[in-house]
Amino acid sequence: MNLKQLSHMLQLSQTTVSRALNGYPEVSEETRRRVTDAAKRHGYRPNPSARRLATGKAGMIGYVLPTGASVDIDPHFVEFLSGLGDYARSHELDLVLSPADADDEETTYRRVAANKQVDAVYISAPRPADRRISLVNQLGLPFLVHGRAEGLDFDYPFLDIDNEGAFHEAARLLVQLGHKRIALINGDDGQTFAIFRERGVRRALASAGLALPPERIRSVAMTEENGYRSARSLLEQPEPPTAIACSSLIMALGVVRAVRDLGLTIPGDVSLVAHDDVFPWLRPEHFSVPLSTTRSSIRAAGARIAERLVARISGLEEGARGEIWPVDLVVRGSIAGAAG
Amino acid sequence: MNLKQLSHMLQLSQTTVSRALNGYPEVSEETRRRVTDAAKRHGYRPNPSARRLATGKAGMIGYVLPTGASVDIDPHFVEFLSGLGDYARSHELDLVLSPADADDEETTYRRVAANKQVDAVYISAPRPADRRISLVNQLGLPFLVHGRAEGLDFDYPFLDIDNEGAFHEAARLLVQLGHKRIALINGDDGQTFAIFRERGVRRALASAGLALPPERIRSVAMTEENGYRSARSLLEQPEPPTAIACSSLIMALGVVRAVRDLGLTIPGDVSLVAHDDVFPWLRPEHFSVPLSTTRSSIRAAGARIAERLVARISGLEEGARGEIWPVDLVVRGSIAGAAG
DNA sequence: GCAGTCAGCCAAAGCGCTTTGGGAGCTCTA
DNA sequence: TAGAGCTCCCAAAGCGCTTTGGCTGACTGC
Repeated sequence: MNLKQLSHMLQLSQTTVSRALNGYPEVSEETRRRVTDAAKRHGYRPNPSARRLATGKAGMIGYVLPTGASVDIDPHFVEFLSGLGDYARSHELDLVLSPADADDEETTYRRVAANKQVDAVYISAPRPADRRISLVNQLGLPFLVHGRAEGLDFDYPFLDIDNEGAFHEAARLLVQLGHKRIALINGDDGQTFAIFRERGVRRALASAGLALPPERIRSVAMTEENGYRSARSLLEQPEPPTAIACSSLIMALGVVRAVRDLGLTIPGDVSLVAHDDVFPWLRPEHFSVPLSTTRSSIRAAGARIAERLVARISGLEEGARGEIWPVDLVVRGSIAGAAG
Repeated sequence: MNLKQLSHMLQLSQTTVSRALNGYPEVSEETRRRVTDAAKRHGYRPNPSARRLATGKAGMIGYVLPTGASVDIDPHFVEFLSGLGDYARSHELDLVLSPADADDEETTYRRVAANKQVDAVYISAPRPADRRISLVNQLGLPFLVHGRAEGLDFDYPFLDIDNEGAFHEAARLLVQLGHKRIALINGDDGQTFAIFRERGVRRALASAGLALPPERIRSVAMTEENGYRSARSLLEQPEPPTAIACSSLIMALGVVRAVRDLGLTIPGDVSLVAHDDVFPWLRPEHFSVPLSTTRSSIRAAGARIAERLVARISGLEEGARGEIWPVDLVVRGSIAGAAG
């Protein structure tokens, strides 16, 4: 059933039927009702390809997915996707993943924009002066950044969590508990989230006259093994930290293993706090010693991003609105006062 | 730059230019060269929306993503996606994720098919008589199943790993090591992979005159906590198992925690083997006791599925070819001979 | 030398929508 | 009663491709 058939059946022109269905005012209410009724009865659904060709609107949102033999997709992605999908579903909006060479995402962004494949894209895991943001901005492709860049000479819409605030709070608590040597096992410091987290810890320590020297910082890809190695190398120093802040639950698994391997205990010898993006399959409260966390649901972020993307597409949201979510600090058994 | 402009510039008809670009024979080689040169020089790229409307081909592959507030996406998905994306990229093929109500995927499949949004779909995590497979088959939408159904009255193309063989091998080894009471912590037994795994274990035990009674089987969603709970309840039985086969690395984390909590050791009191889909961020060799595994890269499966999907779309692959990959058994420190 | 073949090109008709630019019929004002 | 101003509707022109159905001119075979 296409528009031609439907309009013929209703003895109306395609114009009128189209307008009736799309809510234009120049059609009487009675006609509109007749049309919508018939459309529903016959299960008419406009052909998206045709509509897209005519309007240029795709009815899809996009994401450029960096791939490559040595590129790993962040496991947080599924949770983000759960949220995004859950919202998108209610709007019959599909998500297009465009795989890109991780070393040359630009080509893919250009293709996506030129083809008008999608109405908007979101960008995740931004770096300080992320070129993708400048690029999509310049291409005129509507977008939303999940996270923040830094030092860009224009404003842009984003959704981020308060990484600095979260780690500031966590570190401040550790300081209050008497810890003097606090270490940070961070994610890749090319990414802004890691920079903000370090800044948060540093600021908290500074307020207490404490330092965060390079030898107490690790900046690594967030795997269990890197958590282990980092913790081990930190704890085997002559003056080991008495507390560790860690950027992910997965790395925290490795930290716990390292602490145990060294014959130490949490929180007796080392206090541990980690950031939790909320995985359904790995919960901080179920660690052998329940883990204190800074918590923010990445799933909720996905849903919110979908919501804002929809708003931008339909013109309800404009401009460069930045949104920063506060982060909960959840204290559990893994932190205690510093010994001595 | 569109076809009209390009053909005008070349003093040729749109027909000829189109044919030249698409490799049709009724255009001279010299003309073809002129055309392709000019196209490249001016960066001409056919508008996919227009092409799609004209041909009905979308140039995309699809996946219906079940979503919902209480629905969790399998964390293996990102790895699968890495493989799929890596291959798809080389063919400039995009992936469309269509979020669906987890309780009613059918509507979404119908929409996807009716809209001709994608040229083919893949279906993952199939159940024995999975209705999605019958549905897409009947809708005439090209597809490929990752995994297998069972008891369907028609053949269909799929890619699966030899789950039964893998767990048969693993269990057989445990039996050979003298284990009499072997338990299985499985995934959701509504899914065929879990059924096959149970079958594999059962068959291995049966050959040795051993049984796999219901009280030594757990069938749960694959989270760390469920691994913990299952292991605990198994090991607290009057006659606890001396060996456990486990369907995922994430659950194995919980098993290890439970064993430790009970004051037991691996492999002294309990041997443990788990299935490893190969995550970059959690490796069995880095468990506190290196974990024996049945290993099969889900990433490789993703790449292969993309490859076959492409082949099916272009007509190179036809029929209901099933492909079953063998699984490696990797023995590490977590298994030992049964005590006594 | 003439019908038949074939390579190489083209005009035009789709694909199924949206949107522009009217145009008929009616009411209302002066 | 003429003209303006509505309200509703329509025909037709896109959107940018692919594909059908020729058409032309050169070449073959007898």
